[in-house]
Amino acid sequence: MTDTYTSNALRLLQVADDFRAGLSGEFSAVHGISVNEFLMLLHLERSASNRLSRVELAKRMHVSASTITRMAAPMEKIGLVDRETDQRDARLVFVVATDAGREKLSEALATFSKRAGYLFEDRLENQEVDQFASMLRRLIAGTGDTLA
Amino acid sequence: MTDTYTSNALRLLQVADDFRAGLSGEFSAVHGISVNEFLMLLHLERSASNRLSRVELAKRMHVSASTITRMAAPMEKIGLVDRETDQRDARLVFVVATDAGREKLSEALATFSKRAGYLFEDRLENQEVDQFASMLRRLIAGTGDTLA
DNA sequence: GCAATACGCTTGCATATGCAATTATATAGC
DNA sequence: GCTATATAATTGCATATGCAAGCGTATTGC
Repeated sequence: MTDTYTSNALRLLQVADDFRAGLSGEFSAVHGISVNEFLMLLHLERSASNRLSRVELAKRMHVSASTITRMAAPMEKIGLVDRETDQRDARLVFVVATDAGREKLSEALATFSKRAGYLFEDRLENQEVDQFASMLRRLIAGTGDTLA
Repeated sequence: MTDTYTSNALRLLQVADDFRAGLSGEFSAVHGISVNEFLMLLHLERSASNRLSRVELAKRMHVSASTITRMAAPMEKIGLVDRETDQRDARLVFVVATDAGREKLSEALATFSKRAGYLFEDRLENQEVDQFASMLRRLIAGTGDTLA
């Protein structure tokens, strides 16, 4: 009934949901941002020119463009991101992280790494951690994402 | 800056988000249910007595109890689940899958498995699939979940 | 037994998000 | 150059979800 592929996909969702749920609580309490706001800042930092258009962010984050518009508004208000326009294409409105945004990302990333440690250490051998990384890279390949 | 634990956690979230996003579209279009409704039906089927209280479902699905109450209402209306009360504890309201609910789960599970195949085949060697399963099992251990 | 506390569920309110329509701008075909 | 089409962003509306309060039921301490 449930082959290994299916079991793996179910477990993948479970592990990810569990990790995200724990992260969500600590992010909200300690850093005052949501997991998605953290991921937006991370996508910005990992992008070539430190800025991304709304549709590009939407694609990378698996959310709609309207969600990006609505996420960016309060983040602009508290100074985590700013908006820039394109010289050539007046339709584009880039989201760009401010210094405060990068600082916030840095703090949140420390929390993220701490929890990543809780997740993996004592559960996987050192060698397995690298194998796991190799496999995840291949599972991501082709989706266009390049966060990690 | 980003150690292997951190990279792995980021990739884990990305792969899971990507898989869930694709699944969401096909579930909605083909089966008329959401991924969370699918997972609720799956939790029910995998439970010992084919039924679970709202708080127990909430814990296993990483959502609030109120979400379970609000998810169950329309599912009762379309006949996928039913409600049962406990003889000893009048506070408990169990969610139990109907025949139609189990049938819907079976159909959706076929779609899920198909997509799980797309995700893993041609990306991992057969031996790696089993290693991946072993590692995911250990990452889940302790969270109380037992879906896969 | 009774009062205090804990637990399960539901509901009001606030927030988050997707889809479709709208507007503004670019690009393609001619 | 002009028109038709495509793309980016925003906004209205509907749905989904969490938190805290409220209500009913169990359990605990005495």
